[in-house]
Amino acid sequence: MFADVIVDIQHEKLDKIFQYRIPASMEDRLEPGMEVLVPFGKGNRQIKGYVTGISETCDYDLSKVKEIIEIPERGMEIEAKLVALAAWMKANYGGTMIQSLKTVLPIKQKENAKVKKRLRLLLDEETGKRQLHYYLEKNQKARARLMAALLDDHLLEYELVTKKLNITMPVIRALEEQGVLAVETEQVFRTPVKQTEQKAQQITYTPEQQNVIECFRQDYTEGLRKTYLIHGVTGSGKTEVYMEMIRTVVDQGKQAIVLIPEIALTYQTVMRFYRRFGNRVAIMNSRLSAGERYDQMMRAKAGQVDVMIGPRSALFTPFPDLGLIVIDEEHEPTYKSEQTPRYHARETAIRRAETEGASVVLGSATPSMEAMYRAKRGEYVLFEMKNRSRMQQMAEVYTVDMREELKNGNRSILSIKLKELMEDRLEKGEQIMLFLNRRGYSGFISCRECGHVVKCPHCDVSLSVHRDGKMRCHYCGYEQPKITVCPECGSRYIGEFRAGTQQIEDMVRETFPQARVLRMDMDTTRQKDAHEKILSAFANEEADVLVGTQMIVKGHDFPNVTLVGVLAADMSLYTGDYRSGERTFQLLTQAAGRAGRGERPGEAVIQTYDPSHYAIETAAKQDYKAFYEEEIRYRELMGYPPAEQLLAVFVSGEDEALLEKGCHYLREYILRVIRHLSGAGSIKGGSPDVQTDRTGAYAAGVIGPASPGIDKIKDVYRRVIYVKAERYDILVGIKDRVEKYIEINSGFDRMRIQFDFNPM
DNA sequence: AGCACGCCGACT
DNA sequence: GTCGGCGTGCTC
Repeated sequence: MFADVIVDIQHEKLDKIFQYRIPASMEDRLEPGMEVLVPFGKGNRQIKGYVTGISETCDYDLSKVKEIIEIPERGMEIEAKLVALAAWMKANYGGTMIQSLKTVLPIKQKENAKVKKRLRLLLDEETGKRQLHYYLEKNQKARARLMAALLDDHLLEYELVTKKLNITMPVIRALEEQGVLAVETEQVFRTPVKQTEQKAQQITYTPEQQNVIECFRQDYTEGLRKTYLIHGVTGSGKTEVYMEMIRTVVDQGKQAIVLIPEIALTYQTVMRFYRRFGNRVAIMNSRLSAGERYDQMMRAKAGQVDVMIGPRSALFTPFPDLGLIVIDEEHEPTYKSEQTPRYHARETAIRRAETEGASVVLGSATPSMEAMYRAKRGEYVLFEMKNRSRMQQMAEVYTVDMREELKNGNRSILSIKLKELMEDRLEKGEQIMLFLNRRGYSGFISCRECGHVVKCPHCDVSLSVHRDGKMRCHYCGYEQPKITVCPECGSRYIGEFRAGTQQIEDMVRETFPQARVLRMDMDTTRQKDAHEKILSAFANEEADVLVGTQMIVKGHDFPNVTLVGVLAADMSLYTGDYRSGERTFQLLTQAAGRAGRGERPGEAVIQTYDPSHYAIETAAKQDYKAFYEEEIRYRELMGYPPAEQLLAVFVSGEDEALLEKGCHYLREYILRVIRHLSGAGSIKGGSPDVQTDRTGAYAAGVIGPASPGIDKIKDVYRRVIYVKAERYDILVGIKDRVEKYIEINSGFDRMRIQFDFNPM
């Protein structure tokens, strides 16, 4: 028997699997995920490794295969669990075991090593120069090079020395032995946690909150571990409920992980947790360096903290005795990883909780279709919180049909109704948020004569016009000066589609000269902390109007905001993917929820060209149930998730013709696999792409190859093939086969193939 | 990352 | 010829 082992070193060249012979004495004990001690390299030095698989055969030169030394007894508990989770992720989401392990294990990053390792000169200037001459005399070039650099600067970064000066390890070691320099490894164990007083505060809960807390507590103390879904309207006090649940778990000596979308991980939220749990809380965010993140993980492992708060990646905190995973704003697409393995934090959290005996709590004002579907089928326990905790009323929502506005001669971006209400608020000194349901684009340029649209030469997207007179590509950063003549037909009639946040800002300033306007979008938040600065300026009432894209509707409470305007509600409806209705509903509901969080009641205006679309209609009524019923019917009818399962196979490569050919072969192969899975391969019904089994039950279908929306990014062409099936495991089976197929056929070497289950 | 191997100039 | 520095390539 042989074991596949990944060696515990963080180096590119070792990023592969090594096979070892399993001694007979270990055969019945060894399992994937276990940590092992193995001999490695010429000197057979002993190093740590993780078993990723066990097989009967060995595809490496048998005479070179070594034996596993031993299975270390202690200190592997948590890592073993995480490695097992990685194995599950690899199996369910595709990619390599190494990619999965990297996302799961807290590995010291290169960045970390860079900060840590330094070279210090131990000699004084005089002897240093003598030493340099000595090296030059003896023609020891590398040593002289290093010596000269050290004389220049007595303290050098290790990375700089090896990369720029081209000095290798043996040279450094030789000088170290000669007493010329010292290698310093700096141990920085920083905790970016500010000490705060833990206050025992009396909180009175609403009956709804009380009910959820009690049900959870009862289950938990009885030893029941479940997945709960809290559907609570904005302002219903979900965070207090989470904290009470965490308390229950922590009081039993267990730990909790709280996942929050990065964008909602604001100072306000974090402080609430600190006030409640003091310095037993650790925070992860993208602003921490790799080293700091690693330290946070180590603190968690060492038992110094009970609660870890952070984005998706915090899910892999190595807590020794995990009791609870909370996923706030469960519907957010950031919970789906963009890199392989393209795991979903919700599914992965549930898997981790299952194996470690923990509970999972999902919370959202607009639960994802997936979560609600499962809850309705009894897989999750569903809680509803319909009232705002401080008895504020829900905002009043008006829908404005922009076609009517146009008919009545109003050609402005702002409707009459919105203008009136804005005027009123500005008079009263209350705040307004204007939300453009469209990503950071500021209009593209097209020719009025021939319709030519100026596109990026490297990507299949139109260039956007910016105020500085340049045209920029949002995908690769390419820029060129604004054109005045159509490059196709030479016409001077060049039109600019103005519908960006910038234009709205200008427009508001024009209409209401007295108003102080702030804008928040991709352009204004490019710098670090710009995001926080704009929001806190608005919170301090330094502005009357905040104009922005999706990012303004998340997180932050602004008590003085009593009016929210959604300017192009249907923009996100026609993006062509099956989730567009869901996304639109979520955005509109969240936007409306921003109004009236303080004492005064709020109002919201939704401007749309399609007021009768169910996503807009139900959002205006703030009726989640109605939306869900309508949407699930559509998904069932079309066979989209969550009713059925979908696998996207992304294929990309620089050679378009080769890509086309590769896609064709892949499609044919997938169809063959499905035919095989379906049994004899009887094709019934109209479409030859849909395979049925002997009983006539439908197994799986193939769509494509199709365009993934953008056909080219940075000169790399892209295609996508969709596979639909009733059951998830069928798709996993197909993925496994395709992975093998592309590995065997070298024709796919020049293409990149990625799997994405139930893509977002 | 660490280790050995082999190339190449320097020196007995 | 041999010695030692230094880059390169491999590690199951």
